[in-house]
Amino acid sequence: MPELPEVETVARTLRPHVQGCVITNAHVLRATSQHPLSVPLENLRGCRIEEVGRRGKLLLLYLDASHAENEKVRTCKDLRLAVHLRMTGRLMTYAANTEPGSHTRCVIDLDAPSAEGPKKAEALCVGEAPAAQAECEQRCGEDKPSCVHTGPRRLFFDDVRAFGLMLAGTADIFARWPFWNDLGPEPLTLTENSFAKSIAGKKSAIKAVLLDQKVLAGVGNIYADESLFAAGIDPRRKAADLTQKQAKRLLNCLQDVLLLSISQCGSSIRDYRDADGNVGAFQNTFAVYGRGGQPCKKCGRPLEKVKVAGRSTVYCPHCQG
DNA sequence: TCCTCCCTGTTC
DNA sequence: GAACAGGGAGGA
Repeated sequence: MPELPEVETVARTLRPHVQGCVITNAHVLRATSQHPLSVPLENLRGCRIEEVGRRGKLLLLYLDASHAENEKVRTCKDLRLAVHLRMTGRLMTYAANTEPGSHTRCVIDLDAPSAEGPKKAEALCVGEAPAAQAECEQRCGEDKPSCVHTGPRRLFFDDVRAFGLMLAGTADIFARWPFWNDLGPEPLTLTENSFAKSIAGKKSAIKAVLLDQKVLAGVGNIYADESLFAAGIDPRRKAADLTQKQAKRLLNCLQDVLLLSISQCGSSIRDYRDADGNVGAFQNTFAVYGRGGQPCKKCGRPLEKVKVAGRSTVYCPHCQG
């Protein structure tokens, strides 16, 4: 369940594989995985991936459209492709001859960047020659791109539960996307005062407010539970009832938890992998998430599992008073 | 503001 | 074979 730290990790690990690459082909294998507002991904042929970024839980590929094959697309400024991984989405590059899997929702074929490529030996993995591929596979493990490859590659958007979404468009198109338009501030750069202001007067449970992407962009179930535990706040408590001091502590705890998770490449519960196919390590640090019934790491009493805002929520009734 | 639905693999 | 996981849309 990729949240801010996981998407940040995917962006960081995907960047060396796709930055500077030209999209030679794109096809959507499941129509509902492409947002209705999107420029058809097929029309991105010829676009160059300039940069990989993130906004909230959205992964962003910034595109240079000046050499796009499609005439309309060629005139686009600020063209970008947003990917929401939702529950089970994954973005990884593979050798150019790799066939899509049963859960592949979109395939984007990439040509190598024209500038000086990565190390020569690693280029073998692209593998026209089986012997050369075997040699590289031995070095890299299996043909997961644990090294950076030259030559053509395929970027797969795999998504088992098919909740994920891709949207390509200009700034104008993004402005018509309510989810994008209403995205709240990034929690890592938000100030204590702005946070306190944005939750003041909210009648819902503080956990529901943390999950609201209009309030904070990028927080999901894991980091809401973990930050509330770290701050010693009951997740069911009305947001408006938090004191100024508690609101500040909560934001500080949230920022600490997010930064710590990013430093450990995020959390892997089931499906999440970064763009190199690696799992994160932060799940080993969870204080409460997924630990209902187990002893609290602070006081030793059993953690309770309840539903808040329709989401399973674990907290310590003793430490989160 | 709250509830239901979407979707599919895993667990009970 | 039902329950569960959960982000966000849409309706009550």
